[in-house]
Amino acid sequence: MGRAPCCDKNGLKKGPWTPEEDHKLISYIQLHGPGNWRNLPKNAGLQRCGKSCRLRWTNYLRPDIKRGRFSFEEEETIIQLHSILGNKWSAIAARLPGRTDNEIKNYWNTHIRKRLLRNGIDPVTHAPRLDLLDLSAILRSTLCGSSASLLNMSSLLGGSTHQALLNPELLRLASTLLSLKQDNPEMLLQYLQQNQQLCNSQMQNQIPAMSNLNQFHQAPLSDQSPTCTTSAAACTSLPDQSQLTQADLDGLLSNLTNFNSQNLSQENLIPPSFDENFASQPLPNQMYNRSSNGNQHFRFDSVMSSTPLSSPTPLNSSSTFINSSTEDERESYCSSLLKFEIPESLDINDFISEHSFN
DNA sequence: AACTTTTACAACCGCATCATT
DNA sequence: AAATGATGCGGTTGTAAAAGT
Repeated sequence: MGRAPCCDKNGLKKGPWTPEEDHKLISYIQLHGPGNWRNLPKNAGLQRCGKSCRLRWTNYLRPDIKRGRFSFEEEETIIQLHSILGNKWSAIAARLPGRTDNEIKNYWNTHIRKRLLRNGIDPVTHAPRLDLLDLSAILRSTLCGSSASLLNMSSLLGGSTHQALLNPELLRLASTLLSLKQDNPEMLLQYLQQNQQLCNSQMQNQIPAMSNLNQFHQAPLSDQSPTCTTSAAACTSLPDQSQLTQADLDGLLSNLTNFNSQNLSQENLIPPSFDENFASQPLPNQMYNRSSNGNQHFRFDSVMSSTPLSSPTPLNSSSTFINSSTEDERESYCSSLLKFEIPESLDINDFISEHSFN
């Protein structure tokens, strides 16, 4: 199909719009409405390409555009939708009232994408990418604590480091440990106090407690955590490992397991037909949370559970929002969005027995 | 204070798709 | 059915502001 250039570019202005140009465009559209972009510049007295006018209007001047920083809820929605839709920015924008595809795309590239990379998450696949991380430093700081060394990670990874790093199951375990490090430690403390009555006795034997890690399938993205949206416990450095008993730790890990062990991986949940066609359909009201500011927010779990999927299991999601917006908090949150899949076949006992710990 | 580098985001470009003739 | 026009979309670039040296 042939295609003529959208406009004669000779003599047309490019670059940033001036307030005068904006005013002309707004005034014209207020009178005549948007559309007919080819003729609009001439009729509005603008030395601009119609395409440029349309972009300026849709991305900046439109009255229903929400300016300012993305909220925590919006960021969650973007990440979750991107994990399904990929770079379908317009489809994602359709779920974020007042946000343009261009704005979302920019925010993704300048904020979210970088943060995911820092946290070892491939921003394309949303899968853990341990090769993006300084593994040894992460694991050391995660497990060894400030004083007593719980695990000798150089032993864990050393000797067979290369082999270990090539083991995808170990990579996932390491990802889990990374996320343990990232989140807010106070949240775990609170969680422990509320659920396990932990932190009251000396840890007798630290290592066997890890045996329950083989039940630790995924970072819990459910609403079951009473204090944290996602994997607060799983994403937190142990507050004081020396005070944990094995039973306590077993209980904790068992609880963590119950978070989401029944969930399937996201890939398995999404049928091939689940694409932007879905996203372009209007969502029923119950699929939104209404936040304190009155905005509606997309509830991914609702969508998943109400969408005919090949799997009967809904994808649980973190929809209990933390009303925080600092960069660090968001970073913690992003890392918690990881979905970990440590299969049953990964027996930590076997793993441990093959490596020496101090 | 001056210069350089990085970051954030508006805007552009080319292609795809849909509608109209 | 083919040509053409209009609009939408996603990748990329340009540039001002902020941060770093």
